[in-house]
Amino acid sequence: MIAKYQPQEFEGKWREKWKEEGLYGTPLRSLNQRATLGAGKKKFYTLVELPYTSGDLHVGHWFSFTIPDILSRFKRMNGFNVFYPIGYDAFGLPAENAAIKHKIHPKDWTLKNVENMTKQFQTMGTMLNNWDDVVITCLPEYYRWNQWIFLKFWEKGLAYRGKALSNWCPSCQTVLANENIENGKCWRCGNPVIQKQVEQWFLKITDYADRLLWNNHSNGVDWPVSVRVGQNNWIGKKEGVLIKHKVRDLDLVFESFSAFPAWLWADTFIVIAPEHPLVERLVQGTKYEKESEIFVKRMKGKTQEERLKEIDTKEGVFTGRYAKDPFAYAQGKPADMPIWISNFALMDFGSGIIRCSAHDPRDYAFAQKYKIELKEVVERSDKKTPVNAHDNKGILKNSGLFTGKKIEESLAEIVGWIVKQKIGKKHFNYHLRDWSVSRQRYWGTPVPMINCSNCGTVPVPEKDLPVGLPYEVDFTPKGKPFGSAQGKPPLASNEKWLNVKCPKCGKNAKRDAETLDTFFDSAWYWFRYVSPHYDKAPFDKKMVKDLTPVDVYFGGSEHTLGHTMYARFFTKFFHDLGLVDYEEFALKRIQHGVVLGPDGNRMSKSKGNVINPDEVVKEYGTDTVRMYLCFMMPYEATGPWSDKTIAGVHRFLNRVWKIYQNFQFSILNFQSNPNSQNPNDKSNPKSKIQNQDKTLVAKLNKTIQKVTSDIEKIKMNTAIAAMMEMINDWETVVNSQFLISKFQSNPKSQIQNKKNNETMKQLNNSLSVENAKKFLQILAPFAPHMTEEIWRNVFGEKESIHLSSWPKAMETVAETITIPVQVNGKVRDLLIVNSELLIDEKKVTDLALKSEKVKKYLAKKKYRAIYVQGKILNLVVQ
RNA sequence: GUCGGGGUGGCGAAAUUGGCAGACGCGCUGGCUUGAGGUGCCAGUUCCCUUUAAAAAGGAUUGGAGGUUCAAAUCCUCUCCCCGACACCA
Repeated sequence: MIAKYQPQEFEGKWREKWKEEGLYGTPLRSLNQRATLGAGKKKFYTLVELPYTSGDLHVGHWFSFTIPDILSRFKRMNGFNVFYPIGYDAFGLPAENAAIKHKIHPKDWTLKNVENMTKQFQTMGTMLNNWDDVVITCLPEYYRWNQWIFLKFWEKGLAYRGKALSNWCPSCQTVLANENIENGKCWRCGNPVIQKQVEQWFLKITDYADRLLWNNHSNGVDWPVSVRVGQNNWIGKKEGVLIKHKVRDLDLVFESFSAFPAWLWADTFIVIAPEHPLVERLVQGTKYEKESEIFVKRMKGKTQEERLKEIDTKEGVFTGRYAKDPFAYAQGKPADMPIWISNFALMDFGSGIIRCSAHDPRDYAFAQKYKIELKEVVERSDKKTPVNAHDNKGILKNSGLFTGKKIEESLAEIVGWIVKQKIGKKHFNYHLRDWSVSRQRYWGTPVPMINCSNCGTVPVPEKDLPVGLPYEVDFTPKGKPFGSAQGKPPLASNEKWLNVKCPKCGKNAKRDAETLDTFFDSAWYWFRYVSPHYDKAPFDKKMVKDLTPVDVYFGGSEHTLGHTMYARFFTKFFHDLGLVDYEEFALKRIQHGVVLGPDGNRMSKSKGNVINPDEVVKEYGTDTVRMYLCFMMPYEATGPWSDKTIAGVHRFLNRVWKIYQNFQFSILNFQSNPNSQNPNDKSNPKSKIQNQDKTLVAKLNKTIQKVTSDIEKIKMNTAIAAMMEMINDWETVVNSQFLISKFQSNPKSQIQNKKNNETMKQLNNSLSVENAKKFLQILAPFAPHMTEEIWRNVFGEKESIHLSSWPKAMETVAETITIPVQVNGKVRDLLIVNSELLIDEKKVTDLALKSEKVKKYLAKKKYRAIYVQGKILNLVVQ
């Protein structure tokens, strides 16, 4: 009789139908024709981090795209012109690995994956709406603009070629990205990685450091604390002073940074990093030269793994040189500080040279080990040792003019004095380094530069873009792999591509054979999304003005320090180029957690705990999987997949299905009986309301309200819980009547017969058709297929439920309200109060006093009443 | 070590201008349905103790200890533990 809930039978059908009806066609084309936006609709841009073309869709993709999809559908039903696009991050090393492994070209591998993933994406039932205009970063129409942007950076002096310490595998003779190092070892050959100076391209992100910092107002946008704090720490802006030192007996000056100016009188020695370029000059000609050279060589040869292990071992050698201590000289008591080389001075922090004192635990340990003289300048009343005086508290001694003063009160004065004495200057030190953007690999955007022996580095003229990535390239690692002095980057293996005429002088020149980091590709893709084929600029400015900034940007927390910061950097750069008029590209950022395997571990093929979405969809249907991913945990949380819980969600959809199938029969029943009050008959609106269960109607409206605000807050789990409550209540209303009839009825066979008739009758006493539709509508973003099936088949609607308007919660005033009554803070009774009495404290209290339970605890003692209107009544007995 | 986020039943979790702790789901227990298994349906389910034949009533409870308040998961102080990021940061 009642059709079973078999989603597999209709989900595919609806997806076809939606495609046919153009339900999720890209708004871009209509926007171009000024059709949609012209209608005065507000836009809503939902963005999810673009997926990498790994080959197969996993549960993680479902998780990260489903929740934004629900928000997008919700916004659309609320009258927004929603742009919810997708693209593919298609360049990168995994393609090269797979290519080598499977003996297939990276391009072919990638494009095959795009095709496969697109098919899989479409089974998710999302409203992703740019399938005809998908951005794929490895296509020339995209990377052409990477090159254009690179040239702009070059033009503005923000791109430069330089040397930097990088991860280097001595065996493969190549630079490695951080993600290609496993426990300090090379991913390809398993040998330990060392740090090495390698020449490469950089972007001066440090010029934007201050603007990338998050202020107290979160830069006017809504981003998570974890991102804001994480990025600020990474930028690591620290205020301090830069002290100038002269080296005795040498014409040499260096500076050293200090964030604790109050200790500067305590410093007795200097430590320089082994990699520091000045080391060679310092030791030259001293009797410690040989020893130093051996030490430096040993330190430089350390692998990253070893360095991490030896973090507590401070070792060093004396250079034989002394620096003049400007503080001592200023006091008229000249003193010099020995200069040591040590592994605890870091080349990439400050100037790589430190003034050291007794007040820093590392300095202290080092001085003890090598018997270097120390001096203290901080006196403390507490028992903390001066070694741990990092909190800038205490009274100064041995500090010239400042002796006897409290540190926290004299810091500004001290800095002023240092500047005035020309000992040093105020300085902000940053942790952030310039961004290394070039890679000695094949599968990426070619750097649009030409090296001419005549003119030096020459940019490729804009009109010659794109510099195509040649297909015929030897990208397999051979005897002389990438990036080495002898070996060459793979692009250099294609001589025909490599050799060009210099655009400046016309003589023979060579192309830059490096490619751009894939993070470059993803630093601006959402701009390209709005005009994917635009060929006059990276994007159509008008379209960007109409559709951006992004309203919500969904993604993973692993991109806190990399991608999202680069993306903000590019936005600011675009702002400076006059391409956009804001500096933050996303108004809100939401970071999702991770769906773990059923065993609580990260899903991985080797662990055999991978959930294949295709299989789960086969068993339960798309709607169930979507609902489950929402319901299993909050979006930000990380937790295991549960086969049991998904069955529970499926049960819920099944119950919804049954209720509406019963509805179908009751509608049919009324239609065949014109004398009955047909709830579907719009000419008789009264009948609808009369027959409804008032409590259920109130519940429905509460549910609408709750679901509306929960979706807005991306709390899909509680939105679903609210809908489950609604269905529980609805079923109870239906079943209670049915149970009565069951009691009255006689034999078994008759119950079976009566069941549907009685249920039908009761359904018409529960909710009107109009209200039943409202519930279906709020469920629609979550379970788009099932709701559409019911919408069109049970209610006979012609147009998709997804084009209908989000229902408004009606204000329903409950007749009675339950007020808990406390005696001395403990709930003793619940009062059912007429809602019009609620404002009257005396009447409520009088009512409470009638309760036997309350009387028992009051025990005729004096009491004081505290009444919070409509919420609670507390009677306090002394 | 520094910074950030947390700690609530057997489990995933709800609840924040301070106002009935544990919504919703899983699991479990009992029952109905079924030849059996599953599905489905109905009832119960924070814990412990006390009184009771039972129904029920009382007590405790949001990592721990204090505090503010008529009232605290929520605010304050101290403390323990877990997770994440960065990490020899001068």
